[in-house]
Amino acid sequence: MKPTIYDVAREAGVSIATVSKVINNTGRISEKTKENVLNIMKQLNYQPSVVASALTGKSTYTIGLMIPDLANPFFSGIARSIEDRAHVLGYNLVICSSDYDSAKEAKYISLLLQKSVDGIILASGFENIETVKDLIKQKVPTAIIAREIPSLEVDTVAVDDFLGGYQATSHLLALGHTNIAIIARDLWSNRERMRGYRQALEEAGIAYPSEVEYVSESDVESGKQLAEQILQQKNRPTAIFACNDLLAMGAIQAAREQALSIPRDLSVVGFDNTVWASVTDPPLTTVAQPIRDMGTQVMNLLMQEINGQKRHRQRVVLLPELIVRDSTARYES
Amino acid sequence: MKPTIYDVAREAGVSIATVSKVINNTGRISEKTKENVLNIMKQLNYQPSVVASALTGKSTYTIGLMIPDLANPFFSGIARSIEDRAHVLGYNLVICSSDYDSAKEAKYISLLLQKSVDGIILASGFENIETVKDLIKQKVPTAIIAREIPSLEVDTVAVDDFLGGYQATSHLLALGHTNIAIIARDLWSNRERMRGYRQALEEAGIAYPSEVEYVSESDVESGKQLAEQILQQKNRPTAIFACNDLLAMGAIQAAREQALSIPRDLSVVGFDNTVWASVTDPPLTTVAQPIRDMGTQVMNLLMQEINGQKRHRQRVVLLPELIVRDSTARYES
DNA sequence: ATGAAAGCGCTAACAC
DNA sequence: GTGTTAGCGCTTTCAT
Repeated sequence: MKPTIYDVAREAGVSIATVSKVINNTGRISEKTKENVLNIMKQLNYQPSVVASALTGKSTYTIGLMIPDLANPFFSGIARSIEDRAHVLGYNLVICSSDYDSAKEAKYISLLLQKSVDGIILASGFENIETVKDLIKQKVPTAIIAREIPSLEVDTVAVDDFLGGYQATSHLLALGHTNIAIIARDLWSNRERMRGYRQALEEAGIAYPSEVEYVSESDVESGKQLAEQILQQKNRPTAIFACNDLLAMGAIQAAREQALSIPRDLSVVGFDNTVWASVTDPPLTTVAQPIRDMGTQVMNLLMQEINGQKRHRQRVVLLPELIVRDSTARYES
Repeated sequence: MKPTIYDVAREAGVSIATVSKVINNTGRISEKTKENVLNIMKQLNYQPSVVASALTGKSTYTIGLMIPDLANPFFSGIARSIEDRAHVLGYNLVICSSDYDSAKEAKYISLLLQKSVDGIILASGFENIETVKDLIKQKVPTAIIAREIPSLEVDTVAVDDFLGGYQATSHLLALGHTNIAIIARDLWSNRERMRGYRQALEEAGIAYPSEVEYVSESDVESGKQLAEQILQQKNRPTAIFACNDLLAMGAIQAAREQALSIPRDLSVVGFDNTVWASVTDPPLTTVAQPIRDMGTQVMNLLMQEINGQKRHRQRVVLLPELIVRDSTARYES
């Protein structure tokens, strides 16, 4: 059996209260007994039970992270950066992949709550806001990353998606493209990116379709399929703005299969700047999100929330940056 | 305050024992009271505390997963597949990235233990076996994935790395290559892959270097650097076997920068068959690991371990499969 | 400086 | 069928 606080108390010839005090470095104990207890603890290889201590009202030192899909490189990057920051603060992460499924989101949240996590970071889509509202109302320390929820009073770290969409489109426009398609999944952040896209087109005096076809998954395959379709239209676009790098890669694949050369026949810009953007051929022009910075900042905000610091909540909006690589080029008519 | 079992007992006009029984569906309670209690629970939005229940000897329903790096697509794939299986079994995952650092490995294990996880899955390098030995000795339910530890009696799911290395090299050999370099980080699994590589070369009667230079990180950049070096040797190899897809991509980048065409001037084969292998240009010939299957199987093994089923432990060895794409071609002298 | 004891929310005998 | 009660391992007053 694992040793308990009683075991070390007995061995050390003191009370459990004393042991508890040396564990937590609270109260006043003589150097002598302290040292003695410490020794016994080592000797017994004693590890205090977080479960028991949590029951007495202390923290569990674990925080829940809800993301759409751990296997998506953007989100695994986010998860990793949060994990790192959490680790230095003494916290562990329990990770839940929601697949943008509201039912899963709700179920996972409920599980996390039963486990008394100290806080929750939301990076999932949450088309259904109710679950989030509930969290806030229950005063569960919560922070949101990579998504803004304008109507909610909650700490948020996100990139300016509107600006990102605007940057990507402006870049294409500046290269002389006028027929620019967009590929996106119907998500909040993408709707923002699309607003930026439209804004840029409008400023350039270019008409844009009032309705666009969305993709049903944010992966390479879906991007490829939609791109295939788009590239077969009579009035084939000369550039595609894909709302994430995966979709962009799908577009590149589709182009390649139709023997279109990138960027000569088709320019493609992505979003996220995952590690992979630099590794495709051609290297992908994309809008960078400062992933590490975002992770660190949400975790910091969540900490303040957990520590119950009296303060105003905030929305941190980081600015995206267009990274120009070789998948975009001047349009030669 | 969150409602406790006492609150629902009071509201329902029964004892906490009764409530506990309906929660766990144990003992005998009349349909009537059961229904009543259930109603009250719903009404109060009561969620039993896993922490408290864990303290009384039950499970925490969380399992620890230690991997080298969540941001590495192979491992995030592994993590996702384990998460999925865990979820259907009612478990959550707390994920720890070790960066192949023994100190971190030990520290994380200790943390997980303090949190009373029900079991631990190890996917980390663990060059230092002691930590793992300790786990086994302490009878912590443990399972290992993507790595074999021949000397330990522990459930394991892994791919036959030796065979994988052999397959990759044989493929190159069959294409007429005789000067084949290898790029790897010095890890157990890679040493196996290298054994396969050497075996294949030996069978073909080709001398191989007794010492190879290892790479210090398993990422694109490191692969690129080593490849640059290799490609500048007087006796430049015509093929490179990289021990994972990231390194392979680095090699491709290095070749590209030296204006070598792939596969015309240089053949490259990777390992893992991460999603990205199909997306590079040219698409990467690589050795596939059945990621989803591996995840499901470790989780199943761990479950048996957790349930204390009396049985023999096992080592599941899955066979890798060479996926031929366009990064390899016949050597034209 | 140290210890006794109450209590955290729940489970599991054991009574009734 | 339902309730009483003794823990689970720890923290925290409050005495001493």
